[in-house]
Amino acid sequence: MIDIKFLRENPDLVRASQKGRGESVELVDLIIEADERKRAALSQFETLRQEQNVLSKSVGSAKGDEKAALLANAKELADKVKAADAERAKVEEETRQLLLQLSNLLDSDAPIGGEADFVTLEEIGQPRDFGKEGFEPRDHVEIGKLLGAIDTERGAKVAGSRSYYLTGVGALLEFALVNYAVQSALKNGFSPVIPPVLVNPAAMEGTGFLGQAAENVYRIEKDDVYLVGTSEVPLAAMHMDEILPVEKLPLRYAGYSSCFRREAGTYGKDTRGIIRVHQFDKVEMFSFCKPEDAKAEHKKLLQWEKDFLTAMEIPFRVIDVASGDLGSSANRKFDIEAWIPTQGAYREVTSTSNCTDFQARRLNIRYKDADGTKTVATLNGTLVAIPRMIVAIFENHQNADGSVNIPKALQPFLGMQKFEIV
RNA sequence: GGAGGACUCGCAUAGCGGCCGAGUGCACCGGUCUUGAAAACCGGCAGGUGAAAGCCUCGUGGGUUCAAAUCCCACGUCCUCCGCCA
Repeated sequence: MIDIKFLRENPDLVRASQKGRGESVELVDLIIEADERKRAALSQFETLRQEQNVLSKSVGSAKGDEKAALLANAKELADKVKAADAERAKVEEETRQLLLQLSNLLDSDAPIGGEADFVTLEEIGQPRDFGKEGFEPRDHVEIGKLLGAIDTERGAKVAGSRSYYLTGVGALLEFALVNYAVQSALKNGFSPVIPPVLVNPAAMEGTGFLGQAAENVYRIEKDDVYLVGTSEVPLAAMHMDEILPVEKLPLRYAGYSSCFRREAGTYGKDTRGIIRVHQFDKVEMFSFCKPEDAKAEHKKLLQWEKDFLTAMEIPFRVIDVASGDLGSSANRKFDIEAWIPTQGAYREVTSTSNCTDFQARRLNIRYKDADGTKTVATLNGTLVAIPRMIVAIFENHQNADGSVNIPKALQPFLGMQKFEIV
């Protein structure tokens, strides 16, 4: 949620941001107009309420005829107050609903444009030349089968499309990735968290996932709860309605959880293998910090993501995601895309977003320092999303016979150097 | 799933329908005293909004009333007991 005061004072900045995202510019004017009505209704109500409070107090001490007269008066006033209050509530809700539709203000450095207009910030590592090595690389589905690591057929049989089993070394690899990720997160000042994945509507709405992203969220209607698509949701909502002590900032959590995504509207996209699935596990970094530190924190999250990819010995590039492709809470987003040999392309494996104070304002998370109480900034970043990392490791580290070399960083967690064919 | 009980300013508690946005203790912050600390004493101490007056918030939402922390209803959360179960 954008600060309404900021919007009142800088409507042009907000309009420009909406335009950059390809979202409604006139929403800004609707909000300004609603806000004016809201303030008028509020002041009307407050004036009447004050009158009523004064009158009510005088009733208590009055006697006899005088009291009867006051009561008659007060009764009439009470009706007016009730009407004014109803009007206030109505207009306030209208304003809030409009304000919730508004996306976060873009970072002025974010590239403007659609999905294709990203800017590549850097490319790290050299993709292997399989032609020179004299063999055709297998894709992760084939390798997964050879190693007994991934079973998509039985996944489909039991749970439908975009489902899979991780078996044998596939399951072991998940544990190794998680352990390595958590170990590095601890080094970087994160405290480990296993959050709930079933959350209430307030948590979902507060983190901004009930807006345009709603169609990708699983909802359990009977109990009015949602399955989270990322542990960003429970991690952000963890401190909902709290005031954090300034000396605790930055507050960093590394959440490990399953993530659930409906993948609505992606029919035919990445249907093979485990690149796009309904359920996967992920270690997510989440930071609460002072707004003035958010940009620097964002860089740190990105660095830790890069460190992870480097440790996995996988070639990757970093892109600065364009305005039209940002989530509504993000003011800037960097994606890391790993090289996938069989696709001859870089594919997203991690992503980090700076949500500034947008998400925290919805969730009412503040901090207190010497000059008062202010809204914190929140940031999130993927440390490792298991299936996509498995894809990248299998495809990039495969040998001609279908076996896969294990990156050095993971070897201590697996007790082997190589995944062999079964 | 069934039966009871509770929810007040960080914690613990007080609170008669108007004198309660709310007392007390502990914790915390500032000060006096002290070589320093403790103790003692003095002062401060929920949040939001507003330029201010004020307005709003006693789990949440509704209702009764001129007036609700206080009465009524619904929901939520927690606790105890019974049943079921990892």
